[in-house]
Amino acid sequence: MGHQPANLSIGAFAKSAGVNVETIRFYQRKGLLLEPARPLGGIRRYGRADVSRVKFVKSAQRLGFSLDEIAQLLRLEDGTHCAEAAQLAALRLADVRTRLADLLRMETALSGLIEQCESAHGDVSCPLIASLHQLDRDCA
Amino acid sequence: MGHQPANLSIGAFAKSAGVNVETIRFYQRKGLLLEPARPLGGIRRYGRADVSRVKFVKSAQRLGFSLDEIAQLLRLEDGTHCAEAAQLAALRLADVRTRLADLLRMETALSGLIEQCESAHGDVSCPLIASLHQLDRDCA
DNA sequence: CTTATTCCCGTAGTCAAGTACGGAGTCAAG
DNA sequence: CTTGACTCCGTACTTGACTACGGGAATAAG
Ligand SMILES: [Zn+2]
Ligand SMILES: [Zn+2]
Ligand SMILES: [Zn+2]
Ligand SMILES: [Zn+2]
Repeated sequence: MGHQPANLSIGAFAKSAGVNVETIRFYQRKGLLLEPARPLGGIRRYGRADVSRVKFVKSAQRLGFSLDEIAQLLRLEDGTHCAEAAQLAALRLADVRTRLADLLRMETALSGLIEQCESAHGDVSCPLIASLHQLDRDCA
Repeated sequence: MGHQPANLSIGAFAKSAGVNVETIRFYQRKGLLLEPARPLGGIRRYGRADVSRVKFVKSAQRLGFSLDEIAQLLRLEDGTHCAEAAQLAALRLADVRTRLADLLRMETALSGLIEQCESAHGDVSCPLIASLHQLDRDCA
């Protein structure tokens, strides 16, 4: 640790973080990444820590955190505000569980629909379409 | 069936379909709903069938279909194109299953994180945050 | 007949998370 | 010293599913 502190151009930085340059600049605007001072009209340099930070953002994003939530998380990064971080994570977890339940219902409905279409196909119109219509309570 | 064929104003229509007027007009532009001819500079009237159609859209949306896919579904509504409809539904199902798997992984990760934060808390910084950092393979 | 709602219609704005573009400025190689 | 690649910066565009606005017409209520 501690090698090559800040020698990457934004292009190299983006590449090694696995995002594209515009994304870096976008994150800077959003306050997720602070832009290093640049040496009098020169070119900014980035280091290992910046790469980690972007990867952190991407990991959290994969867990369903929004960029705004991730910004909050990053503000808590010293580790001393662990209660707040845990609360954020708990909110995320609740949301994930809700969506999980929704998707499970969709799964059931869709596979049921497809099965109906495959089997019960003696009559005129496709039971899949018909059943989609039934899904809304009170199609007359 | 067959009562009150086309006597709703767009406002009443929207209300009884549970969406707002702008949404109706938006669906018309998108081709999901066709707008009834209006009696020479007068006001368009809507009926039961239109309400059903909007509810169909909303149901399909709840199953994860996009408006474009729903438009396709509606074009197949005669029931004679059941193979295409089934294919559409199968695609949707595959997608739902993928997202289900993703969410399950998130669930696991998040609940693990929260648990770590609650238990292993002797050391300096919050293990939740630390673990988020570990999630990206190759944080130095 | 006069308001007060609606309706009609087109255009434009919203949100998230970027992506794209265009003109300068800068840097390393040849 | 010039060429070409890269950087900087601001602005504008993208996608999906709406939502909002504004002005004029038409119908409903009193
Ligand atoms: Zn079928
Ligand atoms: Zn229906
Ligand atoms: Zn903690
Ligand atoms: Zn990290």
